[in-house]
Amino acid sequence: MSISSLNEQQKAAVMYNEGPSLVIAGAGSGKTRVLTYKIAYLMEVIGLKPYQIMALTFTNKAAREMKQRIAAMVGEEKSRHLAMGTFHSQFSKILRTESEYLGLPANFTVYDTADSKNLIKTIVKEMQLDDKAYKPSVVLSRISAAKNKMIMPQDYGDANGRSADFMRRIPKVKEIYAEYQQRLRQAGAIDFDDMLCLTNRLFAQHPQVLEKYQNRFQYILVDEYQDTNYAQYLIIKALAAKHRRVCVVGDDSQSIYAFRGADISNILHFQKEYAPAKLFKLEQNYRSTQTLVEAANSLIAHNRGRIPKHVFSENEVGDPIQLIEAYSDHEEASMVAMRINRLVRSMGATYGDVAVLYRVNALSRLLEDAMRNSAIPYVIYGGQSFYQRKEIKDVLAYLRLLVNPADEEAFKRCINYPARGIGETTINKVKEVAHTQQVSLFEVASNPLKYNLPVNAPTAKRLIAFTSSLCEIAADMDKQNAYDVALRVLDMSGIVTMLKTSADVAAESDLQNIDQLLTSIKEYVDKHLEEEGVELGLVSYLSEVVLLTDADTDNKDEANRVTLMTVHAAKGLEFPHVFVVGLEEELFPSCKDVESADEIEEERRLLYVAITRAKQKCFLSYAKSRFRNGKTNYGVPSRFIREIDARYVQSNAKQHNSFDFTRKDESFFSRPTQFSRSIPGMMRKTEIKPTTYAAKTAPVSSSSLGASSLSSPAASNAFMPLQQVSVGQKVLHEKFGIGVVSLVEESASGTRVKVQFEHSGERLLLLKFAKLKIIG
DNA sequence: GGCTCTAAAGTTTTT
DNA sequence: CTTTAGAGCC
Repeated sequence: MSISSLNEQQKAAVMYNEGPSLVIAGAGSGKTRVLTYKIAYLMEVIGLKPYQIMALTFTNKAAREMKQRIAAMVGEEKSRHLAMGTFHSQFSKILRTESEYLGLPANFTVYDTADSKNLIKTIVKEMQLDDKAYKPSVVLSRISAAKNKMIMPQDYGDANGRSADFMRRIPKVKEIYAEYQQRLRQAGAIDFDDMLCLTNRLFAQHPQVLEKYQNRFQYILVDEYQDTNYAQYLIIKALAAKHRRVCVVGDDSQSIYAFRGADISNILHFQKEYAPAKLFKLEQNYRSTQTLVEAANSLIAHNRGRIPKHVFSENEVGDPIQLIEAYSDHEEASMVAMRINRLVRSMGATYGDVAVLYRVNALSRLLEDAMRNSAIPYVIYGGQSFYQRKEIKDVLAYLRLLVNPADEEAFKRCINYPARGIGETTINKVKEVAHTQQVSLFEVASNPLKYNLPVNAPTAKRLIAFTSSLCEIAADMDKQNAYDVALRVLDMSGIVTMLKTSADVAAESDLQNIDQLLTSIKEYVDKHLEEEGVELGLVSYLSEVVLLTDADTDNKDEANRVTLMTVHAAKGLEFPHVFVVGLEEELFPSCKDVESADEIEEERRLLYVAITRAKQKCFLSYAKSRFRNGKTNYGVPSRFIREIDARYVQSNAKQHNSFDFTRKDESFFSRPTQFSRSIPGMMRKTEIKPTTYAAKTAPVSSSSLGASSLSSPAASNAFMPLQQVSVGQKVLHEKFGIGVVSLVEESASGTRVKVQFEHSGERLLLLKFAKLKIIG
């Protein structure tokens, strides 16, 4: 490692190891460089072993990248043993090791947000509360907020948030919270927030365990410290209490996660908490042009209570921020597409150099359409994670149930799907018996007679059939790796058989996604076999998979595509050219409570983050009208636009009307608003909507959504819904190929046809969905 | 018990 | 507009 490539402040931050230190790192100031060099320095110069260093990040991606960079400096072998990862991944490992201290089973399940919401929904129903008022998402966020502040159900009182519940007319949150914890425990499960809460409880109640980890982790580094919540703050405090070798890195100006409990005062008060802590400020921005840095500074200057610093750049002066004003959201999207093409065609940029950032995922659709219309390759990050898709969760539920039969949410999901003649009535009976007898649903379902379950013989038989075949697989799953078990249980579940015979058009993509899941399990097993020579079982796999998000799915071919993502997702990344769209009041800033200075400040930081992603050019755009929630809204430009020093902004408003008509890099239809501009009232009618039905059913491979939509033949005219068919006709299906119609029948949902395909077997299809073409 | 249709509601942001 | 949740029907 060549420490000489660092600047003075960076070097000082790397080499200071006398005690606690705080590194305030402005945007683009080489924060990750300092962290990676510091970790390498601790190993190479100070002589710490890799496993003695704990380095915590917020995303798996950040951890992985940092690990790679360290590996490049000190070698793969050393970097592998670092305790590096997200808070959640690191502490869930510790919880698994120490589960007995907390009365948790070692194979505990982790409920994801959807499971938590389902459980809350069940509880609300059982308590006979108004489910209109007690919305699962609202209740969960209240509970989550409490947990982030380490408030247990019994402490959940007026002083810490309960009065807000009364105000919102949901006074029973405390009771729901208590029951929720109870039920998690019964199911042998914990939720995301528990990973941090329980770690704290573990350390607080078992000093000898805490001491073990204090001794193990001789140095603790925390990235993005401005985004830590109280629970995380406490964990660090406990672990570092003994040796106080702790280094936190962050930027108060980039704190954008207050909504999920991040407490900016953690970083603001660090020096006081860990006095005497050494402060390092990284103020030189190596990423962006001077103009962009100054523009961002002028914006963030409107926030109060910041840690004083002056971020500067010695890069070229660069171009001003370009402000793009659009008449409508459609026009905004096509203008962005046009600008991207201009950058690529005449400014020497590549598509991969460009990112389009937005405040909410909902804005991605129009942009996606615009990219497609202009033949711009793109990748979308975010939205629904692969692991949250229904078909994936269904399969994972079977795996979870194998590992932990007490898992109630998994049980309910599995027994319901695929349909096996066990419905709500039966499940309710099972539930009731299980709760009065204090045993798991699975236990009751496996022994309906023993528990006097009031069901008829066929139902009891079905219950036993289901549970016993799972038990069979469970019996020897310890001898098998995760992939082999997954194959067996998938076969047993009947999911694949069901999907293969399904008439639903979505079935095909479900199958492909399940296939992709299996591949990823196999890759996971193989990777560990290669690195550690161990065959990994289901327990390890499941404990990691809950923590994965879309951003963690490897992108093999991110080659030269425009990136579309939310500003939040863009944190930590950089691009030569950045577009930020939708800069309108109520969208960006988007807070419901525009009076709240704190919320506005967070939004302002968010835009600060967005602008500082750009290295060379930054574009801000807004639309005067936007179609949202089924109707057109007329918005006002974001206040943030005015807050940026006008010296650094250039507006397009003038050139807009005068020329641009002759531009050749644009098709007629991709800028319909050019016409509506002169006839505003006609706008909606003159718009030509692109055909978009291909994207919906395409299998999700997060890396190639755009490509699969592009290459799909669905958009061509070859497969239009047929009006009528008759038995014996030869037809062509876009996916299944050639086949012969063997049956035509009318059903409630339309005409249904059975087709014997040459290669895909017999299929039942709905005429209005299957894009069949008669060929003989 | 399972499927289909109709009605209402929804948009921050993520581990 | 889109998606999801509940109610009725088979």
